Amino acid sequence: MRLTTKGRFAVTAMIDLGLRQNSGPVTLAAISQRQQISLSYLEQLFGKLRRHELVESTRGPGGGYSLARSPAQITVADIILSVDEPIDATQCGGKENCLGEGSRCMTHDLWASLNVRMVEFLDSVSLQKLVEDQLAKGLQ
Amino acid sequence: MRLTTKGRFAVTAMIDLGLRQNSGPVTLAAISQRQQISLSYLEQLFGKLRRHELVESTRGPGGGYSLARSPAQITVADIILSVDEPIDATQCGGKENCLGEGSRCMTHDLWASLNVRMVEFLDSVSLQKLVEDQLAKGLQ
DNA sequence: GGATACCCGACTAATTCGGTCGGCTTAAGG
DNA sequence: CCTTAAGCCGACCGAATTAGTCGGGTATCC
Repeated sequence: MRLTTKGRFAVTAMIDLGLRQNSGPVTLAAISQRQQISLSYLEQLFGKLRRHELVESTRGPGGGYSLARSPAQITVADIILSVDEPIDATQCGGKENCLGEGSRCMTHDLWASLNVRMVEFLDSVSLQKLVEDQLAKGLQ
Repeated sequence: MRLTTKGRFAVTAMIDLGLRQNSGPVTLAAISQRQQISLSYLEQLFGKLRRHELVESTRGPGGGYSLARSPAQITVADIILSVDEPIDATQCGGKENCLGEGSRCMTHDLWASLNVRMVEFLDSVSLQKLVEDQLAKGLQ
């Protein structure tokens, strides 16, 4: 799992969406203005989020995006995995037996297990919690 | 905190070092061969690790690198923070009151706290543990 | 003094990031 | 039906980062 600003922009936009989901679809233009993210970049990100079924789109006037499921069931890991490219830090490109004789290279299991723990952690933070935190601070 | 292959290469190299620390300094050339990381790239990474005082160098024949302290007192967070560039995902470049009126932009506190939790997690994994895991697997 | 190994800066190709642009398709509303 | 608001899509772009190369240093051992 890679961690860059790209995933963070996506999380920021999803929080913005979560804060306004009760009042119908939210346009990317509005998110763009509030969060200072370029509209075209948002389009790219939401294309991925939609294909990963985290959001749903409504076309035409009055349209926009809404969450595809309850914010309690969307996690930071879901969002980041949707938009960030995966990385491969093994020597071998993920092939088995990359060092021959039935054993895998050192980094193989190491990164697999670190990855699991990272995802577990980011999976423990729901969009709902982030939205509630923002509401508690009075920032929108 | 950014998470890319760069940090992973550094962790891999540090494990290699940890596995061999009892038999004197380890040369980058040896790590390069075993872990399939280019020598020049390792030099860059170890330059940073040395400046962050995670490793010590011995010049001349028979020289190489050794850990600057016990592997139990070196964490994955130490290593990654040494080599990876920091990222700033706020709208404002970290300035206070970026939205005026005494309040900070939405992403400010969000990423600060997520960062803290990420670092806490990576700080809970010591080099010693990773080295022991590798020894247990019989891979070196 | 030669060999070994760290040290350092400049340079480079490939990739990703963040964004622009132009054009399209869908759908609401007059 | 036509305009307009919105999502959709692909091509393209500059900047930054990654990963690596190269060419030289400098310290130290034998």
